[in-house]
Amino acid sequence: MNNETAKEQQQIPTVYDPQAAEQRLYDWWIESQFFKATGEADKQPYSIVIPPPNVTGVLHMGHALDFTLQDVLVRRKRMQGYDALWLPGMDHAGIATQARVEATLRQEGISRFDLGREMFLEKVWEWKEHYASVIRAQWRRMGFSLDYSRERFTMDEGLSRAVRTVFVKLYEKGLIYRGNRIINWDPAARTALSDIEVEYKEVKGALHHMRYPLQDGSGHITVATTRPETMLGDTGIAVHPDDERYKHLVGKTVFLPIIGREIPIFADEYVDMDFGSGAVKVTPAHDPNDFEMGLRHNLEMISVMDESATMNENAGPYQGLDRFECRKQILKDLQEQDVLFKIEEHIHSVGHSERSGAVVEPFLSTQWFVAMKPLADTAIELQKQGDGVRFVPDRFEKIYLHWIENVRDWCISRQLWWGHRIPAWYCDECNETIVSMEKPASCPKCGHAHLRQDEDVLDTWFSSGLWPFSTMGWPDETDDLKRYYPTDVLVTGYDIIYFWVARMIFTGLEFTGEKPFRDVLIHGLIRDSQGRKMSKSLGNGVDPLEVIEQYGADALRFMLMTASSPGNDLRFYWEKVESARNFANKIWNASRFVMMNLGDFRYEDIDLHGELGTADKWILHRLNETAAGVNAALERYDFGEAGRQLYEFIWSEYCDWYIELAKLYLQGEDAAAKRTTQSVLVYVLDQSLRLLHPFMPFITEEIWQHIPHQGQTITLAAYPEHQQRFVDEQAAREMELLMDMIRSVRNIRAEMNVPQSRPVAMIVKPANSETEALIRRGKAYIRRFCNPDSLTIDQTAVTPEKSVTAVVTGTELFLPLAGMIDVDAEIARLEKEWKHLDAEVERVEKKLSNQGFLAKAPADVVEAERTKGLDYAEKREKVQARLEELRR
RNA sequence: GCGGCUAUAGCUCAGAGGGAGAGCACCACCUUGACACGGUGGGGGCCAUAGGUUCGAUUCCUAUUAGCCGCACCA
Repeated sequence: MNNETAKEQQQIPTVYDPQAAEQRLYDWWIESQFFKATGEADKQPYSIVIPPPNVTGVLHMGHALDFTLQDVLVRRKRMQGYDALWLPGMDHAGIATQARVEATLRQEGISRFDLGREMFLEKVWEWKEHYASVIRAQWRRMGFSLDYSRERFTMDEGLSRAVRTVFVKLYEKGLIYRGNRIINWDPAARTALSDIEVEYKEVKGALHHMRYPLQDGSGHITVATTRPETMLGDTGIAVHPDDERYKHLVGKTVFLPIIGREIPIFADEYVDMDFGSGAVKVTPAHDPNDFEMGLRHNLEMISVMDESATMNENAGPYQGLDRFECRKQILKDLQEQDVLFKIEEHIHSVGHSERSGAVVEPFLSTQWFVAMKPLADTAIELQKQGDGVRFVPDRFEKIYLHWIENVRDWCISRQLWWGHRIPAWYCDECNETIVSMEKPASCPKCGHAHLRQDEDVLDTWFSSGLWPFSTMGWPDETDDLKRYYPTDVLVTGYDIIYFWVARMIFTGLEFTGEKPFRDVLIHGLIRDSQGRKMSKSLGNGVDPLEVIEQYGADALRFMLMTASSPGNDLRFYWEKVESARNFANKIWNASRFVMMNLGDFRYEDIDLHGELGTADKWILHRLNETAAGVNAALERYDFGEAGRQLYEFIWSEYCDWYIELAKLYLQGEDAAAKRTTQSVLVYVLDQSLRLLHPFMPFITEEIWQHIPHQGQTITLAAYPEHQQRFVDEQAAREMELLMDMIRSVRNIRAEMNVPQSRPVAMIVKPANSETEALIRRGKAYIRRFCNPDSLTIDQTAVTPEKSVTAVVTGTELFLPLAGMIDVDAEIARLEKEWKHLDAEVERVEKKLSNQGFLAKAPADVVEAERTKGLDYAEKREKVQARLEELRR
């Protein structure tokens, strides 16, 4: 571009077209391997592993947010010279993916059982390959700087070996066991779930009061239940040991209606005397609390349902009915038998499967569990010592701790086909259980070779929990593991702190001896414009690709980064994307301007050591402050603040002021001044693009390639930092005053209906020589913006008769607008100004007359108030004087 | 029941112990040689309520109200 003519440059369209640039640039980045972590010894490593998206389908807005945050972090670090690794990958998402594949099969009228395990898995792998490529295409469209050479999948050979290793080691340590217990059962997916895969919802139900007859015929005992169908599995009645009403009944038995089973009445502390009748029917096979009581009192455990929650042979006459059908029927029957005598409305919370939505059935079955206590204790201890993972915002640490301190054993087996098969084998001969990395040749106990592998697979989160190190090659001591583990930060939503973050921490500690990441950055969820969660069922989700097609990836990214504040949810508004797109377009046009005015100017020509004008010094000073501010904000993960500072600087300072002022010299005769201006224009643009690059990677690269620059790509250009040499408070103050004056004149012109195109005489009356000198230095700027036909700068200037006045710090301005002004309007304008100034003066005076303030406030604050007070008072006096003149 | 978050302009949201901000929307003017996806100017808020700390609170603390979220219990 350097040697293209201005004419050619002018042919750049005035509207930036993201579609054209984005795909081309991304392909080039990838081809050039800019995002491949190099392992260079002289660079400090910086690593992030992506939270692996599920291969269930396409990425949604939440992914776009999560991944963009990471890309901003990793791109900045890469520019800062780190050996940055952002490791991509995907999660097999057991239940979710299997459910999706089964649903598509069902449309063809096939079930997974028709296909058989092996063929079904082939289908799932096909599905996985398809969606993996869809997801990769989405990553590309978003512009993510991922190192694809290290992409992983949770069911890769390597990661599967990590899973088996962890399982075997925990088993050998006694931290994985198999047991027959009450678990959460999803009757739709027909699998066990962990505690956190159950969502509790308030549901309007009913409390059914029933009378069970005493075996000795001496009456009956009343119990209440919300789930009458479970009474078929009742094996006891519990009362509180201190309950006077029932003390005499403890030890007696009752006949269970319908079934006729004789069941004992016993005492247990668990019972709440104040709830219901104070007597509880106990169904150990269908309620976790009842199960515990069952263990304590040696009760029989009778399951009355099968795996699809259909009543089984233990349900007597109800066998074959669905559990809810059975409820209806049994209520009718119990009512007829006068067992059921009262139904009360009752609101209670009912567990639903997070995946299928089915009402979860507490179900007695044999499953594999992780004993959590020892693992949790290590993690808790570390966190409490202050050596734990740093949560950002820190309030999420409490949430994490609360969960892990109360965690129960983790049910890890799933009755699915898609997932890591449990590495346990059972001997057909002696029933021995063998847990090992590979299938054993024979039973170590009896020597027989008839071994069956456990049919079940592991909870998806079991493998996800190993992600930060399994992706690096663990259990092998690979170079990557040594160099990039532990990772620097994990970025994820608050909705999976328990599912994932906590599990990575304790498995990381257990197996690598280190916390898997230094920081955890927690962000909120994306909602629609009405604040509702985006969901498929509501149909209110917005597809990131749709946004990209309309506004470009940069606009979407910038919107996501600036519309959020740490840890809080954010609402999606098209208007916000549009505003970000407009920002991109603004930069595009500013860059067009710069390019059109460069002529043969080259990067080597940048010279910031020549004679700089006030505006030059000011914009460099402000750029410098912006670089410092952006870096500081990003260091504390405050993306919104960083983005806002860039927006403000680029638009309101560089474009609105500096470019306008630059025109003065670009179009002027002074060749040296022109060179300086070109230097500053290019330098500030270059630096601004670099600062913005992590947020808007495409447009910044596209422009950067077209302006004079050094280096191959902006993705590897040094990230700007604060430089002492650009600090210039004096220039900043001067520029502020000049801008103030210019704004005042604009204000007057607008209020007096004097268009900018109409030249007016201008008299400036500085209060002292210092201000006069300053204004004289800025004379050209005033001419540029105020369009005066004459400009008088004079400390002794006399106020012209018919004129409009503005008062800024240290200076008065008069515009003699004879014949154009309405005196009454001017009086009204000044009165308003006076009122405002007077209020300020009063506020400051009140403060300064407060002895407490003078005595206790810091000296610089008092001094600042004094200065302000004097300034306001001076302005007020001048406005006052002017008003008196006008009123005469 | 326990814990957390939120309450600032019409809307969505920043903000900071000492002069209330942005984007969008609104009003007026401007087709000025980068940009109408633009420019200039403007209107609009007792910063939820009541206390407290402080010389000073919209900002910190407590309570209240409203909304949201998590956890536990729910026979």
